[in-house]
Amino acid sequence: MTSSRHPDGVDTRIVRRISHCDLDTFFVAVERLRAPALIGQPVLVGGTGPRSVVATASYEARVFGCHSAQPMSQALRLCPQAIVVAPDFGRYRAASAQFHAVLQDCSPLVESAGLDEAYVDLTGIGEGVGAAHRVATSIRERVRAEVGLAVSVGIADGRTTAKVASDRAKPDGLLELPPGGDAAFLAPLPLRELPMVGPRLAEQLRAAGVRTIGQAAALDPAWLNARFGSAGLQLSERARGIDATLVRALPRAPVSVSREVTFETDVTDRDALRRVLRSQAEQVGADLRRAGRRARTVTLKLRWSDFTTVTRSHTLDRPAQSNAQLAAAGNALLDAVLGEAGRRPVRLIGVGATNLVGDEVQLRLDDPQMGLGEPQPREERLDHVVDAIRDRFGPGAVRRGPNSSGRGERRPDRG
DNA sequence: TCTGGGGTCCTAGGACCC
DNA sequence: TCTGGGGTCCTAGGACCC
Repeated sequence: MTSSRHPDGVDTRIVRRISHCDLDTFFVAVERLRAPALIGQPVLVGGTGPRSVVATASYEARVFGCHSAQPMSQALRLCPQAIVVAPDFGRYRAASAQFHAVLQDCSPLVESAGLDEAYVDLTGIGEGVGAAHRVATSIRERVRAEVGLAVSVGIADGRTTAKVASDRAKPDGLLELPPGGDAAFLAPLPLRELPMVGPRLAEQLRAAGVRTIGQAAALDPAWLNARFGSAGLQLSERARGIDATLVRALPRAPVSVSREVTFETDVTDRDALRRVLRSQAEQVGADLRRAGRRARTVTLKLRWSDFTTVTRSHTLDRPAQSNAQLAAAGNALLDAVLGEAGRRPVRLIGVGATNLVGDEVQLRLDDPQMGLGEPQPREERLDHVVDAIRDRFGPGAVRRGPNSSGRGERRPDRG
């Protein structure tokens, strides 16, 4: 152990024990709680439409080559006897909340990394050697008993290695590396197992003869930097088991909010695209208002039938939050793109809000909508009223009237 | 029956300002 | 008149993750 001080004030003489807790085949496991007949069967959770993909494949299905992000059609060719289950995100969110509650009961330093995984800093927890291992075992037992799910846990000096270790511990396992043992553990593993090494980076490094994490660790950091920029430097450190990233318990404000949909068949009708975009803008707006954020930039995303994707963004004079402003910005971008592209078939349309800022009221004396005694423009107050009604009575409780630009359509993107 | 949806982060070029 | 930095903002695209 060195005795240096971390820039954030962490005393590195203390042995860091970072755990990564990862629920096994999460969506499938939740479906099996609902329907025990699925236990032992090849199960594919995912959509059933012609363009849907596999969200989670059970181990029984993985034997046949099925995996996440695979087109469902392909998965079913590989494993025709698989049982396909449509995802139920309400159920997954509920199970995820229970899972996170158990973790938070075991340690104050929990950082969620998605519905089904989290980092828990076990540094200094309990007394003596083996304390981290005991807490992790307790987490696994409690998640099993109270949520009914198997969670695999990796424990290491740093987050990256802990995550690789939890992967290696699957299914339903616990793997703790010895302090100082991260680099030696990683060295023989395929490069692709290191988080941050995706298909592109793996291919480029493979072309340079690099196949294992250890081989990447042996490369000259200056060469990696010259070749891949900051990603190269980060790769160099992580491959050598160096990762001082802290586990942060406080959730961060969202950086962006978006909605997108892939059509079952490509769409050329401009009005149909507008209606979908309007609905998406309303959902993005509702998310922003719920999060107390405003968007400075609105982005339109289109994917053509040949799968090429374009984005167009516009930064507003003032941060926006209302359905009407978001939809207007999105529509203007759509008109501009379709003006160039004509009737090119559209496979996907989406709208995003980025460049988010807090939604504290910004007084502008030259704003005609911002008179005294009316801190919010009328359209924004209406949005909030509709949000509140939908929160209480469900998304179908309010429909846009015939005078609004929504023209009475409700959820037109659901097909 | 090719290729989902929601994110984060990074890069690179051009505009614009000093 | 020509030449040349740096810094920031905006935009478009892409890699990667769950």
